[in-house]
Amino acid sequence: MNAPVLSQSRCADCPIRHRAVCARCDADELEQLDAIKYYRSYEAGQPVIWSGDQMSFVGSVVTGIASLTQTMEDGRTQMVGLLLPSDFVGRPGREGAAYDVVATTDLVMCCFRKKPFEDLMERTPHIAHRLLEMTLDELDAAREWMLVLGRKTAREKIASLLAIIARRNAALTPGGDTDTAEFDLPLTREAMADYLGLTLETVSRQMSALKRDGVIQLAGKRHVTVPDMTRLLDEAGTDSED
Amino acid sequence: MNAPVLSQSRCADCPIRHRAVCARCDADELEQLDAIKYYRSYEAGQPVIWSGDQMSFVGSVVTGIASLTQTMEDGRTQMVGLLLPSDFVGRPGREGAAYDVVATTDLVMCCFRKKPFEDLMERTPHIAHRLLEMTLDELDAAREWMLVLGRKTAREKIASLLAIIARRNAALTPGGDTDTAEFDLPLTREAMADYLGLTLETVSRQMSALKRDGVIQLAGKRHVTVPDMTRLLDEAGTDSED
DNA sequence: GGCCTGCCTTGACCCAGATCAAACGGGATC
DNA sequence: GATCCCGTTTGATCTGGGTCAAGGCAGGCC
Repeated sequence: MNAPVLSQSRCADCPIRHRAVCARCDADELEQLDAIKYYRSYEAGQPVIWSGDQMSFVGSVVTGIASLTQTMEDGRTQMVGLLLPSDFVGRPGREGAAYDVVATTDLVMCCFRKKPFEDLMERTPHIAHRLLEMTLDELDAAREWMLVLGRKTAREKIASLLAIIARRNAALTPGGDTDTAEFDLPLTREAMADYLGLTLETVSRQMSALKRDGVIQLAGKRHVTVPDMTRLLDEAGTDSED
Repeated sequence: MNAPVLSQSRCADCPIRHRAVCARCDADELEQLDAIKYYRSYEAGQPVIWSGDQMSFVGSVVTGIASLTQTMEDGRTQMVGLLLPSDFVGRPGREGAAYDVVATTDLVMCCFRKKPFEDLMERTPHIAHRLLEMTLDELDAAREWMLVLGRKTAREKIASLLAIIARRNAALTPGGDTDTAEFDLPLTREAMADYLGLTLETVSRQMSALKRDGVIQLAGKRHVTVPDMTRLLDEAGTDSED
């Protein structure tokens, strides 16, 4: 195992490097990634990719939030993934996109054109491995979410979502308190409903209920304080084994 | 791209080779895979792996059906995946299992001990790429299923499940009729319910309803005939784009 | 044969969450 | 300040699917 070197090359300066594709690359590989890297930005609400379209690039979220959405003919929609900063989008070796990607907030992405990226992946086992790892993580997350969608009550669903957002936020500020959490909800009630397989009215009602019961505090409609994370996780209904 | 050769080495005789890890390997690589390959069998109902356990192997289903299941403390369970012949299980580069794997019918698996497999993967880009592809496919399937769980009605859920099983069966007999289908359900009503996020009573009622409405015919409790696949897909409620 | 056991079906009733409808509130624009 | 707009809250009512309960049916065992 040749130790990976995270040098001060330009790619290493990429704000998303902490979890990114290049996490294990050496200076030379970073240089090559850097050569095909570019940034894109989107406004809140803009589509990034439509399901079925050719995807000409892969990339990671730098700032903002994107969502993966599936839609039925009659308009029913289900969000199937939430892309937070450092999350990867794209299917190297795959043709079309399998779902819509939409910018939920203003969004900046760090992209690689697909063909050169695939070529580079061909030559660089690190990257293929890192990608496999990330995809396995996403698969785990998707399957955990299937339990939420299939078996949890509305209240448990809301608590599960809040817990996930709180955890992701906590990961960004290492060393912070983990018994407590405070963050701005990046989603409208409708987006939360689409993620949870509920209606926006039910989301609103359950948010009110959690507030009334002291599980969360709300400042305005979006700013959430969790006085006791254990309590929240309890409300979310845990898996039998972790 | 050096053309892969599928030789008559022993690994090539593995009954699962058609979609397996080794699909693109050359004779030498097949030889190496063969050296670390072995078979395991399980009886219907037996656990293959418990969530959280160390997984000492990866492998593919040869015959039979296994299911991936997640369980909550209070016993609510959600099936998060169905493993049919040629499907791959395992998380190279990952420690514990993230969910229970249970043999739903009698089951034979073709396994590789994990460490040697990972070493081989390290040296063999084909395998890493193939694995990435398979994982991306599984991720797509999982996300499609999230739409089923989150937004479809009980009747649509049942139709979706029947459609999936019919499609997988059709794939095994190429050249067959695709307007019609006939197969044995490999799942009990309870297992179907766990997969669909329903109760077994609802599954039973909706099966009866689909039968009454002529969408399917039932011989015994398990043998299903679909006289018109288009009709079934219609009942399943299609995605807006495909 | 009779009995058990496991799986499935059907009926009666109930409730969580959907649906329909109205009103609130805060920011932007004039 | 008045108006509009959009996201949100809240209330009233409806309903799909859950829950509880009672058989039905087929295969295995005595």
